[in-house]
Amino acid sequence: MRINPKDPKPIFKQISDALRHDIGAGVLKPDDAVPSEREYAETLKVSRMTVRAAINELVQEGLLIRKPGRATTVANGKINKNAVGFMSFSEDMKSRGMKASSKLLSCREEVADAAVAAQLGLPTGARVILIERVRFANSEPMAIESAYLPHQRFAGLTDFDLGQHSLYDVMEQQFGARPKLADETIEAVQLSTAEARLLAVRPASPALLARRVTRDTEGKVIEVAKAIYRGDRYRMVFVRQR
Amino acid sequence: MRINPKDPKPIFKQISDALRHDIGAGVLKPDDAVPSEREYAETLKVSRMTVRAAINELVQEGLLIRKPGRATTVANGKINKNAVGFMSFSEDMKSRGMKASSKLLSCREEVADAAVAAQLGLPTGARVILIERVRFANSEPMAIESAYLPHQRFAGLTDFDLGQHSLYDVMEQQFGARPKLADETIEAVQLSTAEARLLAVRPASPALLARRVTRDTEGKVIEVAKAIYRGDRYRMVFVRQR
DNA sequence: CAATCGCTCTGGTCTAGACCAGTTGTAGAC
DNA sequence: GTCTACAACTGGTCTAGACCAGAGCGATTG
Repeated sequence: MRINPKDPKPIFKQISDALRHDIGAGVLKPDDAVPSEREYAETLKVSRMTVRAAINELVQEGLLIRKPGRATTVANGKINKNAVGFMSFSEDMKSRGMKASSKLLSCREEVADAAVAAQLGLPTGARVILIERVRFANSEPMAIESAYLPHQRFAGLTDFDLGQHSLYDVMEQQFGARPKLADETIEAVQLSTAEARLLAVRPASPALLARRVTRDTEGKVIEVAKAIYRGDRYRMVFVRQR
Repeated sequence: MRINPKDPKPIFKQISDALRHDIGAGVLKPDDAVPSEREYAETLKVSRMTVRAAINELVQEGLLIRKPGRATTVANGKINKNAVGFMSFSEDMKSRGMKASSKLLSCREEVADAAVAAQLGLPTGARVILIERVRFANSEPMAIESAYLPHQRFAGLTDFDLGQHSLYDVMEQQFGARPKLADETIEAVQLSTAEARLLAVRPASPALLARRVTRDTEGKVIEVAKAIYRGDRYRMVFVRQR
C-alpha cells in the first residue's frame, strides 16, 4: 500500500479503501491481525491519527474489531456490508445477485393528504409526486412500492423512465438529493386480493410491510415510501450494532 | 457545560454526554446550530480534536448534522435513539413504555444440531443451552423466543430466573458477555396452530419471524435466536444510515 | 516448579498547532 | 442600487508528538 499525494481523496480515505479492498479480496482473512496503527503510520509516513481515522471507518462498518492491549483484527463472519445501511430495491437485489426491474403502475402529481404531508414536513395540501411500482427480481414479482416525493424539490422527475432507472439514482444524479438516513418500520400483514394478484401469490398470504421516511444529508425528508414484500420469497437482512 | 478532570470518563465522552442530554432535554432544538468546534475548544479549554471526537459520536448516532462551511445543527425529526441499535425484548418494550415479562417454556441443555452449531461456531455435537420463552408486553402475549447459547461459555446460566431477569442482563453481568453486533433476518410467516395458541391469536395469522446471530465485543458468537412476533400488535422500528 | 516483576507491545485519549475548501456577510467599486 | 472582492467564519484533514491502561511474555525470584 502506498499513499498517492496527487489523489484528491483524503489520505485516511485512501488507507481505508485499500484496507477494505484487502479484506474483501481475502488478502486479510477473518481473525487476522492487521498491522498496528504505529506500524502503518511509520511505513506510510503519515501521522498515527490519520491511520486511526481510516481504521475507525472500518470498525464502524463492522469489518474490523479493535482489541485494546492486543491488536485490531478482521471481523469473522461474512458481514454483508450492504446490509448495514439501507438501499433502494435495485441495490438490494443487486447485492443479492439478482436483477431488478419494475412495472410502473402510476407516476403522477397529486395533493398530499394530511398524513403524508406531515411526514414530508410540508403544509397540508402541498403537491407531491406519487410513484407506484411492482418490483421484480429476475422477472419474478417481489414487492409493491409506493413512494411520495415533495413536488417542489423533484419537479420534472416524472419525465424519467423509472421502469429502467433506479429512483435513488435519479434523485441523486438529477436532483442532488443524496439519501442518508431512513426511519423504517416493519410489520407482518396479510395481502389483499388485489395485492396478491400483483405479486402472483394466493390471497391472504403473509407479507412484510415496510414504511420508510428517507432523509438527505441535511436531514430534510425527501421520500415517504411504503413497500409490500411477498413473505415467501423475500427476507430482510441487516446488521445491528449497540 | 464544564469538564470534570476527576471524572474517569474520557473528556470527549463527557462532552458528548452533555450534548446528548441537552438535545434530549430540548435545550438544543432541531435545526439549532450548536456552537462551533473552535468555540467549544476555547470555552472548555480542550483541544479542538477532542471536541470533534465528541461531536463525531452524535453525528454517527444521527443526532447532529455537519454542514461544512456553515455549522453543525441538531437533526430534525425525533429520532428514537433506541431504535438505532438492537435490543433485548425487555429493553425494546421498555423503550416503548411497556412492561415486559416472560413465561419460561423450557430452559435446558442439549446437543446442538448441525445448523445451530455452525452458527455458534462450535463443533457439531457441542452442548448448548436452549431457552424458550413466551414474551409479554403489559401482560399481553407478544412473541415466542428461542435462544441457543454456547454451554461452554454460559455454564450455570440455567440457574437464573429468566422469567424475571433480562437474558442480556444475566449474560452481561454474570458472564461478562456484552452483546455488540447482531446479524438479523426478518421474514413474514403464518403462525402454526401451536404458535397461535401461545400468542392468543387466530391460527394462520401473519407474524414476523426474526432470526438473530449475536456477537460480543470481540466478534464471538454468543447467541443464536429466533423470535416470532404477532403481526397485529408488533412493529419493528429502526433507523438506517448510508 | 510457580509466582511475580517489569519490559514492550497494543489501542485509547489528548494536545496545540497547521492548512484547505466552502459559505456568508459586508464594505467598497461601479 | 448592484455587483464584486475580501475577510471572517465554518467544518475537513493532517501532523508530531504525549501519556495512559491493559495484554503478553520472558526473566528473575522464591
